[in-house]
Amino acid sequence: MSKSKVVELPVLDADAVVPCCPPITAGELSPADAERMAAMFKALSDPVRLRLFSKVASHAGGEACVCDISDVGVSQPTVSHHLKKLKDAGLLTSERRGTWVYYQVAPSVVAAMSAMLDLRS
Amino acid sequence: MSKSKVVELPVLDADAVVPCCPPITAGELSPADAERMAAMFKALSDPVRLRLFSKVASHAGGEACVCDISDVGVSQPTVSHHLKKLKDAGLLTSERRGTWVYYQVAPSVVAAMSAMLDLRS
DNA sequence: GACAGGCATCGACAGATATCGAAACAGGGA
DNA sequence: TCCCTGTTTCGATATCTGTCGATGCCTGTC
Repeated sequence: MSKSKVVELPVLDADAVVPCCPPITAGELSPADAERMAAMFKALSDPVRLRLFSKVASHAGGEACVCDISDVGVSQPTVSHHLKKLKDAGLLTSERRGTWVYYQVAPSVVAAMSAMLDLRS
Repeated sequence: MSKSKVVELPVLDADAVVPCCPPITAGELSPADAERMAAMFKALSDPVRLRLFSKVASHAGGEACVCDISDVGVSQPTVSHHLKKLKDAGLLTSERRGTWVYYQVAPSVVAAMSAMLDLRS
């Protein structure tokens, strides 16, 4: 949004880990940093995604099989679509083990978002 | 999105302060909580809004006049539009003082978002 | 090698969103 | 009171997003 630069989700490739962004009180964000952080927040800006994310995060071991979390009231393709978005944003990683695909949270990325919103300064 | 309940931004009226949401690792979010939190994240999911927010947050005293922060590359009505969204989401509050309107961050709401993403548990 | 189950991708559609210019509104000063 | 400046609201439009059914791909099993 905003500029409609066609960047899809320019965030993090796989797990290039977050050089990103001091607490938001520390100074104004550069446009580039804002773009990256906004993409992460956008990933969590949908109720369905937030529930999927919380299901993974709260699951034993910090990871969950798609089959364990896909009961959120939307169709299977939609679940897959949302998981992909979370993955593209760098918030989740995935791994296939035999028949099933497991998603796990990317702790460093989530921690970066949390730290950015930390108003202590 | 997702359910298209026409709720605009059902978040927080003025400053009814966040009864919301334990760390995301603590268990899966209820649909209602997910809806509320998603609305807050959505407010920060736009680069322009994120920059406006960071400008306010990093400004001396945690507040800033619209005239001080409106240089983000979009038209002035658009700035106003985005500030309104941040305000509706409960992340900012505003106050008119004579000619100018000052926006300030709502610390408790931001802290709640940060806490929710805190993976320590 | 054929089949079944789990998951991802594709194509299409309805509803939501960002953005802008123009116009309305509010305060302050002459 | 009138005008000027700063800010918000309104109406129109192009774009994006969430959702679904159908389909394709990969794995394990028979």
